[in-house]
This record gives sequence, C-alpha cells and structure tokens, in this order.
Amino acid sequence: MPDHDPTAIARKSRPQIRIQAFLANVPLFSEMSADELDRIAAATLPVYAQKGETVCRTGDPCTGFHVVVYGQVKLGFTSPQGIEKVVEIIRPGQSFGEALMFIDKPYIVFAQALADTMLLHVCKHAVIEELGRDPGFARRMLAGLSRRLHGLVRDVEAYTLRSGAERVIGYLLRDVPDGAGADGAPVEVNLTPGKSVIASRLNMTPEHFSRILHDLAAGGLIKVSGRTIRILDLARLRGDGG
Amino acid sequence: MPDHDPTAIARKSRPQIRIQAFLANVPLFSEMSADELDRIAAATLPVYAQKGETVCRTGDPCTGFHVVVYGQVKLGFTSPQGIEKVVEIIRPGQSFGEALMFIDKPYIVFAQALADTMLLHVCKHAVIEELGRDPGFARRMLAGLSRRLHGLVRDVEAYTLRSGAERVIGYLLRDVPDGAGADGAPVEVNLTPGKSVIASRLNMTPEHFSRILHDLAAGGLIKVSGRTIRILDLARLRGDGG
DNA sequence: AATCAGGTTTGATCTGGATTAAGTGTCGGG
DNA sequence: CCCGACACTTAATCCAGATCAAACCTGATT
Repeated sequence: MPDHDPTAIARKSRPQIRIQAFLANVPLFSEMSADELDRIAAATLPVYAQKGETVCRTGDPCTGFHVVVYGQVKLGFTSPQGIEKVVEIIRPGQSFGEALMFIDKPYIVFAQALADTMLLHVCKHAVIEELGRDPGFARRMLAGLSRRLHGLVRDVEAYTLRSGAERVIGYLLRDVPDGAGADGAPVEVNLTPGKSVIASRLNMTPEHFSRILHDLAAGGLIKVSGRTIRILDLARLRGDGG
Repeated sequence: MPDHDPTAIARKSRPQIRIQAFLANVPLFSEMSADELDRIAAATLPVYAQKGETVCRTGDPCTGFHVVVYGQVKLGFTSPQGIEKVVEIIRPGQSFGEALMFIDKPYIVFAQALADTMLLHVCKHAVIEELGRDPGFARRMLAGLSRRLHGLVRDVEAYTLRSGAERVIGYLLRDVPDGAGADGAPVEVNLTPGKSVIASRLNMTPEHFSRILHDLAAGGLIKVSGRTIRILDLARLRGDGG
C-alpha cells in the first residue's frame, strides 16, 4: 500500500504504528479499558520531527502532552544571552508536558529532537475528560507527576551539592541495576546522542565533562571507546560517587 | 479551661484552631463539601514543632502530607559532608510532602521548623480515598503538583543560568505584584527568618548574599534595614534581573 | 551597664570549573 | 584518496563565588 499522506511523500518512509497498541504500553495508559484507549487515541496525533527540529519552544501555549515513540528529544532553556541548558533527555516511552495541562501557563522549556523522532501528541481535553471518568487514571497521572517532581528534586540536590565528577558518576550509574556486574559481566553505558548534550544535562561544559571521563579512565574505573563507556570497577565507582 | 494535653503543660499555650475551617481555606480543599471536609479532618492531626525542631528527616517513610498553619518550615538536604542546602521555605497556608504519597519512596529532604510552628498532618489513606470519590479534588491535586513542578523547573533555570545577583533580585521581586510601586508607594520585602537561610535557598553563601545586597544598596536600587529591604527603584531592579 | 550569643558584614585569599583557543580523530561524500 | 564538517580532546588562562578569618551588630540575659 502506498502512503496516502501527501506531506510524507518527500520524506523517508515513516514506520507506522498502531496508536492504541503503543499507548497501552505507556505506564500512564496501561490498565485502561479498550473504550478508554479508543477515546484517548481519537485525540492523539502523530508528530514527526527531524533531527534538530524544534517540537515546542519557550512561550508556546500548551495544547496537550507528548510521548516519544522512537528517537530522542531534549528539554532545555535558553538564557537571554543565548546560552542553552539541557534539563532532561526524553527517550522512547517517556513523555513530557503533562504538568502544563493542569496550570494555565506556556512552556518554559523548549523541546528539540536529537535524532529523527516520532512523538504522539495527546490533546489536553481528552486527558482532562478521562480524569473525571477514571480515578485509576488520575492516580497514575499523579504518580507520574510525583515521580518527575522527585527526580527534579534529586537533580537540584546534584546541582547544588555534588561536584562535577560526582554528577558524572551518578549519570553513569543511574540506569545500572543494583545486581549488575556482580557476576563479572561487563557493564556498558551508551553516551548517545553526544557528550555535549549530556554535559549540559549535568550542568557542565563539554571540556569539563571530557576531562572527568579522562580522569576516571586514568584511575582505572572506566574505559571510554567513543560513545560507549565500559565500567571496569563498579564497586569503586559507586564508592567515589557517594 | 486548663489544657489537658500533658505534653503541653510545660509549653507555651498553643493557639487552637478549627481544623475544618483552616483546611477549607487551603486551595487544595476549597470547594469541598462539608462531608468531604469532615472525612479529611478526621484523618488530620495537629503537629507542633518548636523553632529548630525537625518535623521529617531524610529517609523517613511518608505517611501523609503537611500543611503549615502558622510559623515557617524549611525543606532541604544534607550532603554526606554535612553541608546543608535549603530547597524551599514553606509559609502558612503552604504544604509539602504531597508527591511522596503517590510513589512509594521515603523523604529525600528534611523539614525543620524555622520558628515555633503548627502544622496539620493529613493522612495518606484519607487523601487516596477522597481522590477516588471526587474528580475535582484529583484535578486540584494535579494542579498543585504541577505548580510545584513548574516552580522547581524555574529554580533549576535560576541555579544553572542566572548569576548570584540575578537570583537575589528574582527573590526580592518574586512576590511583588506587577502593579506595585507604580503609585510611588514604597515596596518592602521581609527577610525573615534570616539571611543565611535565604542565601542557602538561593544556593550561595551568606557572605556572598550579604555582598550582593551591599552592592544593590550602593547602586541605589534598594535600602537594607536589618531584615527589611526597601525597594527604591523597582523598574531598574526589574531590568537588572532580566 | 556589662556579658554573651547569634546573626551579619568585611576583607584577604583560594579554587573548581568556565573560557578561549588550538589541536585531533573520524566519518560520509565527492 | 582527499576534503570538509562535526564531535571531541587538550592545554593555558581567567573569574565568580567559596572559604577562611576577623570584626561588628543587636537584642536578650544577668
């Protein structure tokens, strides 16, 4: 079957997904009945952003929230002097913009694709509507916002009372499971989509980030191969990071 | 009538309040029916903390959330080296700890009274219960968490891309209404309960904070009298702060 | 009035991380 | 095989703000 979307003709073919099926795997919408999912899906539209393209900019009104299907998006702000700070990197399955639906404020961060990305935009009105119908949905939404709040508080802690090296170690360890590496299996962390973005996320310059990785490697804690970090001494790394 | 609470004998008399009446004025509970308020009030207990006393400490399990009735509470964390960073100052009518009710995690911040303080502790179970009954309550809770999230993102912006002076100016202006001062009426800001706490809240040392106030005063922008700041040139202050 | 204890200010010095600038891969395209 | 673009590293210098060390208030207590 040819693609009937005229705007897509000039672009690479886009993977097609079933919206309901994808949403059903997002924690927020899991446990929803087929009816509910249908109503949400009816208010959902796919959004495609090429690498570098801006999805939302600071000051835009909020019309709903976004879920990343594939690709990667950075959230950040720009200072009056044009300096940019990355607040969060959003990966597939994660979402952003929920909080703005509930307060009447425009975006304070921008969202920019770090790779060719597909998102789903879920309209505000459908969410608000469903909140009234389904207390479970409301609870999951509260839990989601709470987790985000918790994460931000942890970020503030890192920014304000951890050193650069500690923040880097924290980042490297953040999605290493507790039991990992105990069996001697090597643990690897991927630095896509680029060290500069991660440096900004950790609130430091790319130069400083580079030096810290260098020092950790010199100490025998990690091994850097391009954008892949192999953790050599998990226990000692955990110790250094607090 | 004598006070029958034996632990209170040795203390100053405590102002008595009607729990329902107080809660009804907290935005989260406004618009609630008398029935609902009664159920919430039944799960609410007063908590008294003397100046310097700790209400919650890092690692404590969360049993509900707190509303400040009178007094003042600081939220903050302590680094492994014992350095302390204030995240937020909670004033009467404000609350904290809501987010933890919805995720199963212990406190990451501590809460300490900055003055003799009365709080209300609202039990988790009553809140969860009421969320299922009252969609409006769920919406207000979502709005509350969203506002807090928004505020934290703004804080992160300030911490990461504003200078010390800009953060101080932002603090001085944060609860000055837009129209204030236009009529020539002097605008004053109170620095209770102490400059060191505010300095920490703004992520700087007391010394640095003091110097910034001194410089602003030297520039004719403000006048410092103990813990009261009189804003002399609102327009110029706004300009300096971005 | 004298004493004391916080809280605040002032001054001198130090430093983590930023800035600036010059390399060094490395990879896709011609 | 070379070129240019981009991503990263390395090195030298700089600076905002921290740290250290005294003084200095100001209000409460004796």
